[in-house]
Order: sequence, then C-alpha cells, then structure tokens
Amino acid sequence: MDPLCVFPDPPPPLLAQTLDLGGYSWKAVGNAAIALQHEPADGWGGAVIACEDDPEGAFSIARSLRRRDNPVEPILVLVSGGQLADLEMREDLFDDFALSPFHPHEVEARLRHLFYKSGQGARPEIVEYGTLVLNLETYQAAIADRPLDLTYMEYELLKFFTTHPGKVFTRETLLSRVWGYEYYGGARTVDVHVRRLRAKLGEEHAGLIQTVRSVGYRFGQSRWQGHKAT
Amino acid sequence: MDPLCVFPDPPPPLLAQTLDLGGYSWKAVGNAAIALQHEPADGWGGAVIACEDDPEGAFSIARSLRRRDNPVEPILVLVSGGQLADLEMREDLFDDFALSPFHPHEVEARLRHLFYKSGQGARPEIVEYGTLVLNLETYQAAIADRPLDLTYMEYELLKFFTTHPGKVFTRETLLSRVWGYEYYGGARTVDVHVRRLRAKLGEEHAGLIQTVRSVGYRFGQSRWQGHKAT
DNA sequence: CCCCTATGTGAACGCTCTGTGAACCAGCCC
DNA sequence: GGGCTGGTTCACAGAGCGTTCACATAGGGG
Repeated sequence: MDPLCVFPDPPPPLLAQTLDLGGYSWKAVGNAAIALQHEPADGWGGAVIACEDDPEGAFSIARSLRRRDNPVEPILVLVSGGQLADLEMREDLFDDFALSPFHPHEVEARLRHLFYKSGQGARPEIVEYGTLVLNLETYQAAIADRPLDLTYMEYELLKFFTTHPGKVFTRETLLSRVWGYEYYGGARTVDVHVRRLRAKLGEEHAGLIQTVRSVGYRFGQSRWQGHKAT
Repeated sequence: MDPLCVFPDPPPPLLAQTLDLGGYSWKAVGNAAIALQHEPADGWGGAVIACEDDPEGAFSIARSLRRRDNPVEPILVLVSGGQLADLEMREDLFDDFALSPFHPHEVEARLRHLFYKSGQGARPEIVEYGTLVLNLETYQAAIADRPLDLTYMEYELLKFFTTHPGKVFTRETLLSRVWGYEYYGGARTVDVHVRRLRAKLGEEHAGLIQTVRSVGYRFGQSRWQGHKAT
C-alpha cells in the first residue's frame, strides 16, 4: 500500500503512534507544496490531516490533494470540537473526521473502514503472484509496489506467465497462446520479449522468468526446486 | 426527506433530541420486522442505530436494512469504546460510526456529511472527479472552476469516462456504450472526440484521458486498489 | 578442452497505431 | 435556401513498438 500523507510535520505524537501501530506507512508533510513534492509515483494511499493547530494550512492541504486530476482518497481529518462547524463548508475535502483528542482505537477503526469502502467501491480484476500485481481492468502492472511501464505485448506475455506459474512453455506454445494461434513468426521474438520483461522487472526479480535450456521458459518457482536458494 | 429509521425504541433521549434539533424526521423501531413494516413507500431516508445496549439486535437491524435489494443508506451506528473491535467484522453494515457517549454536534456533523456524500451518489445530477464537475441536469461542465463548452457527444463521452474512472475501454466498447449499441461507425470517431475533449480540458488536464496503446483509452489516475488495506 | 547449439544482447528495420488538420455531410435555425 | 453547428470520415505524418538480424556469450556433451 502506498504511504499516507500526514499533516502537520511533525504530526501529533499520538497520531504517529496510532498510524505505526496500525501498520500504516506514512510520511509527514508541512504544506501543500511538500506534499506534492514527496508524493509517490502512483499517488498517496490516503491522507490524515490534523486541523487543530493550523486549520488554514490543514484545509489548504486537503484542498490541494483533493481538487486535482487524480484526487487522493480517502482523507481523514482530525478536528477539535470547536471546529466541527467549520467542516460544513468543506464537506467535499474529506471522507471522514474524528474529534480530537481522539482514542487511538477510534482512528484505527475509521481508517480501516475508509479503506474498506474505497477498496470495495470498484473491485478490480487482479492477478497476483508474490509482489507482482496485474490489474486487468486498467492494463497496469506493478511489482513490489513499483509500477511497471509495460507495452501491450509485454503485458500480455506477463499476464500469461502469471496465470500459469511453474509451468514450462516452449517458444512455439507461447507464440500460439500469447500471440495467437495462427501467428507465424520467428521463435526468437519470444526471447526478446522475455529479455525486456526481465529488464523491466528489475534485476532482483529477473529470476521470475527462468530459462529451461532446449525447452523454453518457466515463470515463478518450480515446485521441485526446494533445494536451491534464490 | 424521508424519515430516518432509529433503533432502539425508545432511542436514547440525547439521540432523539439531537435528531430533532438537526431537523430530521425519524421513527423509532424495536426490531427488524417493525423496521420493515413501518418503512415508507420509497424507503427509509437513512438509519441511526445505537448499539450500546443491544448490539445483537442493533446489527441484526443493520443487516436487514442493508443486505437487500434496495439497501438503506446512509447508516450511522453509535457504539461504545469497547465495541469498536466488533465493527471490523461488519464493515459492510454501516457507513459511519460515532463513539458513545457522543456530543450532539458530532452526530449532527456526521449526519450532515453522510447526507452530503450520499447526496452525490443518489442524486445523479452531479458527477465529480477532482476539479471536474458535470451537471447532468443542465448539461454543463467545468474543470478547475473554468466552464467547459462541450458539444453533446463530447459531454456524453466525458460523462461516461467520469463515471468509470480508472478503467480501460476499447474504442468498440466506447462506441457501443456512449454512441449506442447498434451504432456502426469507424473507430476513429472515438479518437477525434478524445482529441477534442483533451483540447477543451486544457493542456494541464489533457492527461486525464490516457491512451493505452493497442487497447483503448483510460480516464483518470487508476488507483492501485487490490492490495488489502489491513 | 573443444565444438556445437542455445540463449542473451544490442541495434536497426518496418509496420501499425495514434494524433492532427481538414474536409464532408446532416440537421437546424434564421 | 443559406449559413451554422456539430458529428463523422479521410489523409497524412510521426512515434511507438514488435520483429528480425548479427554477434556475443554461456552451457553441455564428447
């Protein structure tokens, strides 16, 4: 999961502790500019914004995270009792709020519920193998939370591999299953695509696609390969 | 607005008073059967369920209101601090919760926010995505507070995109879903409309519609859903 | 240790897809 | 009817990307 954007910097100690105990990764930011600057490549996983001390700065951050092309979701704001009325004019800037001082269990429950809802909204078709994730609806892929920029054929090949882990395929089989049954082309085409896939997977994951000499390629760990360390 | 379904009967005095002061009409029910029996013709306008005294009965009501063809929304539950953990297994039964004893202003703010959000969902006259706002009643659109002068087809295409963010659609799918199922025309039509949309969105927002080569188009930043939030 | 074959690698070629400008055509209003 | 608005189609250019080739390297059997 992508880290949460937390305001202010440093955040209230109890908030930091609650997030840590809840197992969330997060990064504190002091203003909207820093929030944009430190944003992960595929966006913040959400935001927790404490408004008590600097409500103006807090809502300005919320606004900058929300009112843009790829809005951050979910956003939880922490407010004091006296600030409750201020929320009314800013309903669109947050998804949930908690009264400060808060009980850690309440904030934890709110975050859990927010992520439940945002995950529930549109459950995409996902193919997973280890840290590798393929989103079939958006044609996007990521490994170890790092987005992969794949071309169409690379994506199709990786999808085929991921959905048939551990099995060895000859180049001819791959050509017919991935490229199409009537495809007639050189077998070296497969080699080149495998090479590019390995490169994009990164050195540490290149071993996911193994060469089986004189036969073809295999994806993932073979079942009998228990004696060999990676 | 349709009356709210409130549990238990009679509700805690402070809850009744809060609802009255907030201007909500409501009706107390003692169990799921009575809730169904007294339901208005067009359904409950929402529900507020206090779980402190009879959690079993409370969640059974929530279940019966939610797990059916026309689920009641929104549902706010009131729980004691010790019941927070019980919520985890029932994330789908409520939209928001408040800790009891509660401050009237907090419950008021939560109800207001719930209705604000469900107002978005239930009333289809406004569609929002980031700074992009579509008014379905007036056929007007704006991005970053700048009005967009869209033609009919441009508007329909943008509306379809905005209501299905993150997903990739082939040109054929777009033709059938936006233009009509029986439409038979060139796929390049989609390209041209996408181009004009991008132009009218402005250079800074043109990236909202992304090209997925050999596949089609995708709107908005696809969020990496699919990881578990826990 | 040598040789042959299979695979990795870098680069170049050429096809396909997309962006773009412009023309064409069908309603519609004055 | 004539101009106007807006949807569709066409032609062309550019870029992306799949394919192929040539060469380097590794692996394995004799």
